[in-house]
Amino acid sequence: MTLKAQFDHTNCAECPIRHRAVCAHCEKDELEELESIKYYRSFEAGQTVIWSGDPMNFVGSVVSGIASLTQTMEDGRTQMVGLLLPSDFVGRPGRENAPYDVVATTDLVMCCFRKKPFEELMVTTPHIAQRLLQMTLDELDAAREWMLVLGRKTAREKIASLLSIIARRDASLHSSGTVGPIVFDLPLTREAMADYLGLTLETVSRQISALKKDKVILLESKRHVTIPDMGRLMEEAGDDSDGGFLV
Amino acid sequence: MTLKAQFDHTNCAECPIRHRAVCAHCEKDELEELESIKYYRSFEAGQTVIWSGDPMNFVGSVVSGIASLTQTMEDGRTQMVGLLLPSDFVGRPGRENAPYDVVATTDLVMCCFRKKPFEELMVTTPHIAQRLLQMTLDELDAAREWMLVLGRKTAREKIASLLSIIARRDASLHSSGTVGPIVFDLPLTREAMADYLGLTLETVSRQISALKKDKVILLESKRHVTIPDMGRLMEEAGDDSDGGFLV
DNA sequence: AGGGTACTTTGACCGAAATCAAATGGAAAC
DNA sequence: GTTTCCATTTGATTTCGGTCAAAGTACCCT
Repeated sequence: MTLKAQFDHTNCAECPIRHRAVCAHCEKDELEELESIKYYRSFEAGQTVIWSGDPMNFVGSVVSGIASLTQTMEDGRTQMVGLLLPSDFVGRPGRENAPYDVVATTDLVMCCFRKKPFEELMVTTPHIAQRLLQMTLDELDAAREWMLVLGRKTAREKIASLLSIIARRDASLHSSGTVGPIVFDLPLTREAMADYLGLTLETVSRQISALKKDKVILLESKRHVTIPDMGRLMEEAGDDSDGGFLV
Repeated sequence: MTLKAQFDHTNCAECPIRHRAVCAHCEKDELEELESIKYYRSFEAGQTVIWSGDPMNFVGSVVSGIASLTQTMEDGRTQMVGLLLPSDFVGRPGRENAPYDVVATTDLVMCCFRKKPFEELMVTTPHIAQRLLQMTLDELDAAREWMLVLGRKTAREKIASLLSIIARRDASLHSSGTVGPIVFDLPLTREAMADYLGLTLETVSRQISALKKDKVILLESKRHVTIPDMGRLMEEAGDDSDGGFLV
């Protein structure tokens, strides 16, 4: 696939940052500059992409798989603070060190750019910073939405919230309509869900069982979820029905 | 005070955005453009600056006082998702509507810029976007640090975390050294602290009493706090002693 | 000084989620 | 087939923080 072929506004799965952060307005030579500092990295499920505090010499985005941002306390308590799905951006232009662990939750492929030249490109190509600002504001909104979940929702509402987020992301990825039942595979273990929700894995399991008993969700297997009525799930999540979630 | 007089790298309390987002690199005519779209707004404690979902036709920053960003569920549960202290930025260039309530926690003065022209200025003045990106990344880090507090810390640790944040912000504002006891007035009611921490006001009160009994903090009055040993407080907060908190 | 109001503290009790513990299920390895 | 390993479920019990209720305190306003 040539550069030119990718340079349109259709979804560019191979290298989302080019599409999302650059394509919309950029010129060909910028694309080539990006191309020259780009490389791919693959990780197996469970591998750590980078440890909190370590120097981080790249920025990039998720091509396939799921990565999580995790904070850990000395005594081992952990809180997931971000869930990175395909096309999500990772990295802090202008920062030396990673502020939290980045862990591959599933097998993972990332598209990376060396940080120094990327930062230089940001200076000469203003709309990259503008696009990154928009993406960061989206992440900030998602983080703050999550603060409400963590601080004020019950265990049942937390589970419903997480399921509705994953369902919505999944549905938008497959560009299926918003009507009818939604079916997807949970990409997270019960423990990972607990880490995201500030719960224990036992509580996660219990609440999933409860939602299943109440027919809010259907489980073919432990990971395969069907949501017969998205509105019902969002009621359970305590969201108003329009729901502006982003992750 | 003339424009020129403000155009240096000393702290510019009157209009922090100019200093923080623009001053470092900008040219005089940009300052004048900013000046022409700038206005001030004052609020009394308790007033709402803007409601979630309402169109927001300005961006700006806090000049004096404290504002809070608050999410509310239909049944009245509320979670504070951000605490805006002097020099903090408010607003989302490129967004139409406010994503959450902004409330004046104390009497508040804001320095605002009309959004449309500010956005236009962002296009012609690239370093504004770059500076805003840095500020937004800081906010994102703070939000994620807060997610750990909300999700995994005990009530006592939550209180200690909040006190250490406020203490640190206060100390840096007064540019006092990092040694010796820290003294400050709590700018928040017990209820506001509870909203920030995902607790009830009774629990906040109890934990403050407990920290006082254990001599982690001293209270001259209900709002006047002395922290004899910052390291001790941060231990109570469950942070490692170096502590990279930002709010 | 008195009285009102808003903020804060304290107490008694309860319940949701954590903890501790054991059993079940399912897939890969032998 | 069966053994092993891991993820998950389920059960029993404990505990932390919430809820409900009542005082206590400080400040403002005539």
